[in-house]
Amino acid sequence: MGAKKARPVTLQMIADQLGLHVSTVSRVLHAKPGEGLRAASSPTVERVRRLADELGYQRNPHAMSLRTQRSNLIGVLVPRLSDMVLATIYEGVEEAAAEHGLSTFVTNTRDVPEVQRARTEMVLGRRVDGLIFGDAHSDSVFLDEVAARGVPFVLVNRRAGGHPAVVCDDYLGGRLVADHLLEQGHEDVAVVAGEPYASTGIDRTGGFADRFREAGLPIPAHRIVHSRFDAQGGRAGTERLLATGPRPSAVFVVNDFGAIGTIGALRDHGLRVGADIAVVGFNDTPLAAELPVPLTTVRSPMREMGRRGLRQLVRVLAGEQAESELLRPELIVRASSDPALYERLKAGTVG
Amino acid sequence: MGAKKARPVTLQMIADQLGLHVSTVSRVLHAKPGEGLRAASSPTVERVRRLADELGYQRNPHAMSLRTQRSNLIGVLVPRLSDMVLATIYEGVEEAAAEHGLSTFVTNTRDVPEVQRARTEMVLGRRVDGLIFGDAHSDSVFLDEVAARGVPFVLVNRRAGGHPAVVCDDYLGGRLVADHLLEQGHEDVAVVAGEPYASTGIDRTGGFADRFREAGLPIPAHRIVHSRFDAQGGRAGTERLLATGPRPSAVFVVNDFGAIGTIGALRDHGLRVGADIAVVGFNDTPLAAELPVPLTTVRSPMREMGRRGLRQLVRVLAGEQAESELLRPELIVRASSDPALYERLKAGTVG
DNA sequence: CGCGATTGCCCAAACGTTTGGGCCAAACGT
DNA sequence: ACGTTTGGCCCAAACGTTTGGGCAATCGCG
Repeated sequence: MGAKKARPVTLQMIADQLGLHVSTVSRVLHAKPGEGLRAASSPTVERVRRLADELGYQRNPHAMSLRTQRSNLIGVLVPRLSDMVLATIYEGVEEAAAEHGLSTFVTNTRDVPEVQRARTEMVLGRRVDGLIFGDAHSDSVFLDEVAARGVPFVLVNRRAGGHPAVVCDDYLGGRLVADHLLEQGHEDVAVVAGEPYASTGIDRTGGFADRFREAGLPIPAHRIVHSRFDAQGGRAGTERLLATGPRPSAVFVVNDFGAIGTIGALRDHGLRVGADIAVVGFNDTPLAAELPVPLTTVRSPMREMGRRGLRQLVRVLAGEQAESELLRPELIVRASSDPALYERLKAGTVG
Repeated sequence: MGAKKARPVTLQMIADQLGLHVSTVSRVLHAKPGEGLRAASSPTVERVRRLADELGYQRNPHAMSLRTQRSNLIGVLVPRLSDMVLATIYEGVEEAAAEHGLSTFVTNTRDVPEVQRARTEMVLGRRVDGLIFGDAHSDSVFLDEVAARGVPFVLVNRRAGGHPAVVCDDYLGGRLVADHLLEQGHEDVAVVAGEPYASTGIDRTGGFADRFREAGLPIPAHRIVHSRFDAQGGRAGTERLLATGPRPSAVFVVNDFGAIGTIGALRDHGLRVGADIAVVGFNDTPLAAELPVPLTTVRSPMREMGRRGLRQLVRVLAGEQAESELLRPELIVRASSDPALYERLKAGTVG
């Protein structure tokens, strides 16, 4: 037992068994519709095809890549896959890649510039055909370098330095949140703005702040704090917010996981989310709706972002121009920022 | 501007420039310590090294894999990376892989058998050296087949059919939860047990149920429901639980994300977690501590599981025997199941 | 000084594909 | 009957490495 690893079947084996030349077999099996017409007679084609899948032939990707200088591999860099947002985006990328016959190579950079560089080199070393960055920093020097080297890539999730990017319209998302809070009569609000180098946080905060300014309620600088994009970050940011003077009546946390940290911090301060203070998140991760006090948030098309990012990369690889895309966000109002919903929630069942 | 993609530098180029033979250059750059001693004189070695990194030489992995029949690639299959648990495990795998000079190739199978098969084939088609399955089903027919083909692999997260696996001691984890709830005086408990084919859910539930049985309080079948491992699944399972007769005094949800869904469902039924009903999760994801009512859960060493899984695979690839490992879980008691903590929480700050 | 060992390097084949070109026979046109 | 096309296939070179072997010069040693 324990079948010893049989050597995989090659074109050569098929050719030998059929008394054909390897090149003929190659053309029969892999030539694109238009060009392989005169490769072989149709009975031959049939014989080759039959034997190939009888033997379970699988093209050797290394030989092929070596010969064609194309790997059909694309590299994906993300801050961390344990961030559900990026993981979901990646799922979209992978899905679309599979549809295009491409494989993906994903790696975590932890948003650390040296790691980004190192992982990029390693992925390039693997001879990927192109890259998708989900971890762009708004200071785009690194990306500029990569672009200068002629490496094809597109950005998803975050934009930077005018490079082709598929992102959510974060600025609009921020405005939507502001619209909503203004409607609810909030005048003293705060923002947990995420990492200062991420366009997501920057744009969401920007849209939000602009809208409040337009309403004659500019947000003072100390009401905006930066933080990591996870629960711990949200907690830390919120603690800093609460440490400075009177507490705001609402806080906009630029992503859902951060918002959960915020909720934890507020709880520790004896504040009831939805009653004493409003909280709004971003992304509408599956958790948002399930929290004890459901979280108002902005739905962003994460998986779709990944899909479209890949599609743009495919265009670039085909020599076309990539186009940046701005995907529509949607505000989802829940009890964490809506007194009426909150009352209904507390009254008993909601539905 | 727009540097045209310069052809990557090859051994040949280096050799030519130095008037050496390509094989000499190869040995100088890549021979392992012991064997390359007589490859070249030390001045030559120096010249080669210098020129190589001056030119930024990078070994072409396709040529190398083609020649050596080894790709230094390993395939990782997970149900879904948007499940933070698997994503974290994968981070461990990737980390350890990098330390071993390996690259990883991860793909989502959504726990669908046909997809598992298809993705496995595709990954094998990419000529990976070995596999890590994070999505094993306890009916292990597929894995048996893979093993019979002589493909090296190890399991992480879930075990199945005696194949080498690195998992958390889920059975013990379940017992720990039971210990705790028994201590709190709970006599009528329920379990949201996850997918019926996952050893994680099965073992956690098994340990839990065994302990209650030993305490003379066997858990009736209708108190155990299966569900998906995410928030929606937890919610759905809990709804089914609440639909049948009197409600339990505590519910053990075999993973944290499920527990969040449970919390949502309980909320909709007007039940206060920690006061009206106890809830316990599993995994201690970073969210657990931040919930409005912090969640009691079992900490499992996810990242470490990934690291060790990879290490075992490396052993297998080196021709050694892999050993299954059982990692220690740790119960983390929080307010969701501890009245004393709950009171302190409600009283104000907790620290 | 002669002989075996060592040093420093080169040679060539192989890994499995792809692809431009060529060759022969049959079919076709006039 | 004789050139021309076309169908069906083969040839061979390349892609960039790795690796077992070989060969000449130098060295150590008695």
